[in-house]
Amino acid sequence: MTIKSATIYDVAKYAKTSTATVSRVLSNSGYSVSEELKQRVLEAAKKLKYTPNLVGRQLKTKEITDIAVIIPNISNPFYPSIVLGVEDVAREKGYNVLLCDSFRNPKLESEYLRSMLQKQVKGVIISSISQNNKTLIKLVESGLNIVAFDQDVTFPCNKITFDYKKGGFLAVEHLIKLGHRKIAFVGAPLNRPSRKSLYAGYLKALKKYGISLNEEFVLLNELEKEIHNEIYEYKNGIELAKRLMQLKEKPTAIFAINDLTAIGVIQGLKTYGVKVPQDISVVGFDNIFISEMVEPPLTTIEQPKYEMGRLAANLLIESLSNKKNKNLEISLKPTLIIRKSTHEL
Amino acid sequence: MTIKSATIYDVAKYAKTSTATVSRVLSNSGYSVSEELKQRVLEAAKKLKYTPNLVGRQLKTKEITDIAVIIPNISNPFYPSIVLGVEDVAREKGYNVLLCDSFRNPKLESEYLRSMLQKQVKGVIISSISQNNKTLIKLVESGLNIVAFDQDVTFPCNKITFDYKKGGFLAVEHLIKLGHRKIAFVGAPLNRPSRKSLYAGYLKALKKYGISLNEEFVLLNELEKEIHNEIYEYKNGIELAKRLMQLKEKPTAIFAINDLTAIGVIQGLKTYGVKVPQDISVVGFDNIFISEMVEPPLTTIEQPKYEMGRLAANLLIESLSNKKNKNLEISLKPTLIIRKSTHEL
DNA sequence: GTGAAAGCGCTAACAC
DNA sequence: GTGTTAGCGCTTTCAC
Repeated sequence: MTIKSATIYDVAKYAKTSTATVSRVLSNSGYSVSEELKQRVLEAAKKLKYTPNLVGRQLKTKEITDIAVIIPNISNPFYPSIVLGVEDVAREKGYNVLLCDSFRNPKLESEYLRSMLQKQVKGVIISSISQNNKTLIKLVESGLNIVAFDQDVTFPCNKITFDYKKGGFLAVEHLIKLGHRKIAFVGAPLNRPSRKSLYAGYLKALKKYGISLNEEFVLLNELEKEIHNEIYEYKNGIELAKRLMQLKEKPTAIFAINDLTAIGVIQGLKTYGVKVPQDISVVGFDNIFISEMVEPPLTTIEQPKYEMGRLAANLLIESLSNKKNKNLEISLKPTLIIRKSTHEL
Repeated sequence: MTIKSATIYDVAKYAKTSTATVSRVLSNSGYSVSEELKQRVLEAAKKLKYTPNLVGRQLKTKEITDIAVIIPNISNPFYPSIVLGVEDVAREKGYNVLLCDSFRNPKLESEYLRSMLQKQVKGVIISSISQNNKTLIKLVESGLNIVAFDQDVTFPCNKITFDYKKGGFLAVEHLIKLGHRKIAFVGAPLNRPSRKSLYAGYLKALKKYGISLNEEFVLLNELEKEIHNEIYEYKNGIELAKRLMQLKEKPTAIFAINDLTAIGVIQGLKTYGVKVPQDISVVGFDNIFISEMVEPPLTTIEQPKYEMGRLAANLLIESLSNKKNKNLEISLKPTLIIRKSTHEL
């Protein structure tokens, strides 16, 4: 690195042979080289501390085995679970993954996208928080292979979708069946597809059970953008609990947009001496591992995160070689996990 | 990607000019090109959906702005905090970071190391879980720039170290001052420098306060390797609690090697009806954000994670241009965070 | 201000 | 079995 490193040419000179031969043995191409020469080359390479330069190789062969995954926030344990799945599959199939954290910043997301393309990655797996998908659309049009997950996207492509609406419905229905009718929906601005669907599910459940919407019970903090903080969702939840407590008429149950928010809400509620689930029931969303660690353990909606990661990676990698499976959509279903944060009214 | 994309050569042809000119305008080199030609080139590039090929560029210029960070387990929130710091600095200074998760597998770590080197990264920030640092030493010898953090390393290089021993001491001293004398040390095999130091701190505190070591109170699960699981440390903690409860003589306090383990221990204890901190006090290590979410909130030792990430990135980037600051070691100090999981005996 | 051409490190025809 | 050489996409002298 510092000292300019030996090239294949140096090795060839040292071993008194040609670069072709060196390349043949060093890239173990299976090409037949006499044992003696082979040894000489190997020795020379060792002697000169030769390290192959992938850049040269890639320029020549176009054999790039990188894929990128772009996520909005690695600090929410939801995403590491996804990444785990992606990496496992990638490794099995001989791909490397470049992980990009967009920090919920559409501009950064676009930059990453472009930069990955320039790096010649074979494809990208993305949870896009861009509202219009402009960059994404442009890049896909010019041939970029992608699979969208987590956040749905406004154009046809490979997708791993999750039935957020049903998830929201399940969560709220669970509360309703417990006897609750004053149910708050709590989270962040509905500026992502997943959140909109969650809200739609909330509405649907209300409607089905003949409960009219109380707008006061829909609390969406605007803070989001201001916080460059790993646990902003948690902080947001605490804040939201505060606002809930200021309502004249208080809900008896709360559906939070994700687990981290739900945990924050519970924490915030504690400050006011409100007990969960005795006084108020809370259900979260995602089933991150933390949700079973907190007190009370969180009732929530499971997303098969690791599996989603695996599916996404498989879908992407398959679509690379197999042009016909284009614009596939794989949809996953939510399950309700009942723990201790919800209670009969 | 799919359709072979336009090269600078195509653009030149389309704009009826030379590749040199195209390069000049497209890489905004500041090189003077007539306005008219410039426009033609820009148009051609747009028309042909030209995307620069970084591989070609890099091969020529050697201007690579990638750095790698290698960590053992992205699912432990400790590491995302570090990565956050690294990425912030990297972005400020125009570097990209390639994140590698070694999954606590020395072999994978070596592979990543080699692969990053071949990718020509400018340097790597690493928490190495290799016992002998063999690969690392070899690569550093042949010129790789690194900064080691989290886990100390057996040879001189840039380091961000943390005073684990003092951290362990502080944790145990806190327990002793609360009146505890039967204090367990609980975690995973002492096969990493950080853990050894933690244990040394435990021993030191015991000694200072005239408490003799009870070997039965040192519980190190061997499970680690078997589990390819995001929350293995938590599971490990639960398991460890079980083993503790089987002891004839039980400790009154527990020092766990990290927060996730501590949280697992508390969880495991609950199963036996043991209350923390009334029956047993527990202190963790790291101060990950989860530790304030659990019940009881965890008493723990703070590591300035985000700052460590920033420092590591700064140290690395500086050492790239400034050859004289070689083998710098920056040491950070622990602080005790007292919450609710510890209690007077 | 513009273009021809060399060359970064590597691989793969192609010749011998 | 081995070597020569062209060329991947790009930048950058060096002429003009």
